Formats: sequence, structure tokens, C-alpha cells
Amino acid sequence: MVRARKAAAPLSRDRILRAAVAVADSGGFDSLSMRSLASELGTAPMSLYRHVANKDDLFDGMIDIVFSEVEFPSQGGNWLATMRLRAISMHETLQRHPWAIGHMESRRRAGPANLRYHNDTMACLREDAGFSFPAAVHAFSVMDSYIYGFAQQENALPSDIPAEAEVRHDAVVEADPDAAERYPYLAQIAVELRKIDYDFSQEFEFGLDLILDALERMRDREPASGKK
Amino acid sequence: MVRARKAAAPLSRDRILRAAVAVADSGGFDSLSMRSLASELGTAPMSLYRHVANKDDLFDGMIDIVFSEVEFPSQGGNWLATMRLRAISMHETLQRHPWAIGHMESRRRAGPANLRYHNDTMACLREDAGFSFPAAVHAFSVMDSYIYGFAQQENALPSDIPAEAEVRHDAVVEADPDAAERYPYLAQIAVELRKIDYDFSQEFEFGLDLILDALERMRDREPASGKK
DNA sequence: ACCTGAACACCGTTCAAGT
DNA sequence: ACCTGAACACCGTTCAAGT
Repeated sequence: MVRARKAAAPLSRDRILRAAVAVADSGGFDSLSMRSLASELGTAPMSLYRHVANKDDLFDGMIDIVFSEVEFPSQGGNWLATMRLRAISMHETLQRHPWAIGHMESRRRAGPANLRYHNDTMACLREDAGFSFPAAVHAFSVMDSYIYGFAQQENALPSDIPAEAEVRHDAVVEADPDAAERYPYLAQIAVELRKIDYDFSQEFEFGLDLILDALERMRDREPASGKK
Repeated sequence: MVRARKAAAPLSRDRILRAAVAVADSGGFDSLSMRSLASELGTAPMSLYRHVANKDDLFDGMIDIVFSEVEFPSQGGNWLATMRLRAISMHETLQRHPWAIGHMESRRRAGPANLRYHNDTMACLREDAGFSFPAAVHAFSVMDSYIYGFAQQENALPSDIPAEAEVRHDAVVEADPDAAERYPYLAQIAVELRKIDYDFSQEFEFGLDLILDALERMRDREPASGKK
């Protein structure tokens, strides 16, 4: 018979990773430290090191949780619909976990969800779309560059873009009275965005569909239209 | 007559910013601290605070130096050629300053080079290309999302991609013997990239031209083909 | 007044002392 | 043997003491 443990709180790698994601989601990535995470879990900082090698290993695990949240239709369907849903789901996932933006592809040790995501994307492009290998790599690269880059810009921008554009423009003009003449198109942005009641969230699908359409046209031009 | 200063070393905001860029370029962003920067300049850490408000203000200045290095043809030329050169120059600039990736659009206080870059881009899209205001915003968004996202992925990836793909795949298989069956398309990547002697740097222009072509087609379809 | 060393409140992680 | 508190080598920045 083993000595009773502290009720309902056995530390595990999984529990640590999920707590770390929760801390980063709510307080931002800078608020996540080994010390703050330990205190959130009711343990000493050094106790975490029994389950994660270091902070980088902790981050690897967090990123794989993010990958695991991306929806991916099963293979065999319409490739455009599959890629479109995958992109929109990744975009939404990154909105939930902005601290992951810029780090999805930079992990040296990819977790199982990461591997599955990349494997299934290539499977869709090769089998469902019928792209040649080089064309599939091209398509993968342009889609994901756009998805990650958009998330990065969206995250950098303030939530109310028209209002903020005006505020920023006012600040620029205040600092430099000649700004209105020097940067007329920035002044225009501040004015026009309010007029058209601009919502950046709609912008994502515009660029996505522009790219998907272009890829579909490229596919039609590929010599072998079937598999291989 | 003023007392002679320490020869050839009057501290200034500009000198501090340039030294900071040099430190980040050579040692990575993590190697840049107020202490390391001060020692590089032969001063005490606190002396820097006379010229920069804090580390964030220092970073603002560094980012504007990066913007200032992006080539931009003067207005009035072919819009596709202008946007293409701008994109390629931004890509090269980010390769020289990888620490700036992911931070170009997130600065609250934009510097003059930043303002000029955005103003000139809108000027080209509105005047040279003749896009409507909403279409110009769409085009701006999709181009820069791609440029920044590509740089991010390229920076995350190792320099010799085919070799690294093999190494990584071997590591995955070692950790999980069933990996080859579970992720057949990742195995394919490891094999095929070597065959076609893959060079990721060529990938940038593929996606860029795909997007520029699509924007040119969109422009042809716009109701008013002239200005306004 | 201007400048800057010491100090403060943090980090991630090592290491040795506890059980 | 497993676990973890104290300590180390860093941070950015405040503040008060120097000139």
C-alpha cells in the first residue's frame, strides 16, 4: 500500500502543458515563467523539471497542443474544401493562442500533432488534388506563408483598426506637422477605413481564396492531371 | 571653448541604434541586452537611458532602420515591377536582420521610414495600379502577409533543408518505429527533396508571382479600370 | 544639472542538501 | 532514490548618491 498522494493533484507532463497553455492564453506569453507556472499548479518551480527538460521543451509541448486543435477533414474529399477548412481552422486556432504565432514551424522536435498536420496536408495535395511533388511543395509553402503571415499582422494590429488608424495618424501629425503632405495616403487610410466600416477579420478569406483560386488554375495547367 | 570629449565616441541615439542592430545581427536578438549593448559601446548601461526611453523604444528605432533599408522604386512606373522589387527587397532585408521578423508591423510608434514604406505602397497601388481603395487594402494585406509569413518560415527552417528533412525524419522514426507507416508523406518529403535538390530561396518568388498574377487579374476585372 | 553605481525585483537553471 | 530550497548568473529599470 502506497502512501496517499496530495488529493487530485498528481503532477504530469500533460497537466503541466495544459496549465502552461492556459497561463499563456490568459496573461500573454511573457507572463509564463517556470515560477508563475509552478505557483499556478501549486508546486515548487523545480518540481516541473521532473516532467519537462527545460522551458524550451515545455514550449515544444505547448505548440503541439496548438497543432492538435486544428481541424482537418479526412482524406478523399474535395481538395479545395479541405485546404480551405484547414486554413480557416488554423487561423481561428492562432487567434485563440496568439503566443504561438511565429513559432509553429520553428520547433526542432515536432510532436505527433505537428507531424500529422504536415503529413495530412501533403496527402491532400498529392492525392486529393493530384499535384506533382514539386507543385505540392509550392502550394504548401504559399498557403502556410500566407496563413502565418496574416495571423502575425492581425495580431500586431489593434482590434478597432479604423479608430486606431485615426489615433495613430493624429499622433504622427502632432509629432510632424508636415506629415499630412508627406504621407497623403496614410491620411487617406485613416479617413477611408472609417467610411467603409473596415473589419480585418474578413480580409483573411479574401487572400486565402485569391491564393486557392490561383493554385486551382495552376493545377489545371499541370501536364499530368491525374495522380503521380 | 568646450571641454574636449572622449575622442570619437560621443554617444547619440543614432549610434546606439546602429550598434544595437549590429549586435542583434551578429549574436541574435537574445544576445542584445542593455548591458551587452553598453559594453559594446564602452559605456555604462544606465548611460543609454539618456538617449532611449527603454528597451522597447530602442527596438522601435531598430525596426525603423530595417524599414529604411527596403528599396522602393519611385512612383509612376509599372505597378507590378514596383511591388515585385519592393517584396524582393523586403525579403532580402529580413534575411539580413532575422531578429526583425514578426515585429515589422507590431510597433506602436512607427518611425519615418515605416510611414514612408506604407505610404508609398498605398500610392503605388492606388495611382500606378489604379486599384480602388478597398482593392488596394486587399492587395496590400495579401502581399505583406505572404512576405512576412514566408520570411518567418524560411527563418525557422534549417539552411540545408533536404539534409535536415532526412535527419528529422530519422529522429522521428527512431522515436516511433511506426512513424513510416503513420506519416508516409513526411517520409516522401525526406526522400524527394534530395532528389530535386531543393532550394527554399527560389520558393519565395514562386508564391510572390502567383499572388501578383492573381492581383493583376483582379485589377482587370475591376469596374473602373482607370483611377479613383 | 547631469550622469551613473548600487540596488530591486525578476528570470531559467544548477547544484547540493535534504528526505 | 527522488525531490526541492538555496544559490548563481543573468535580466530591465528605479533610485539615490555622486559630480
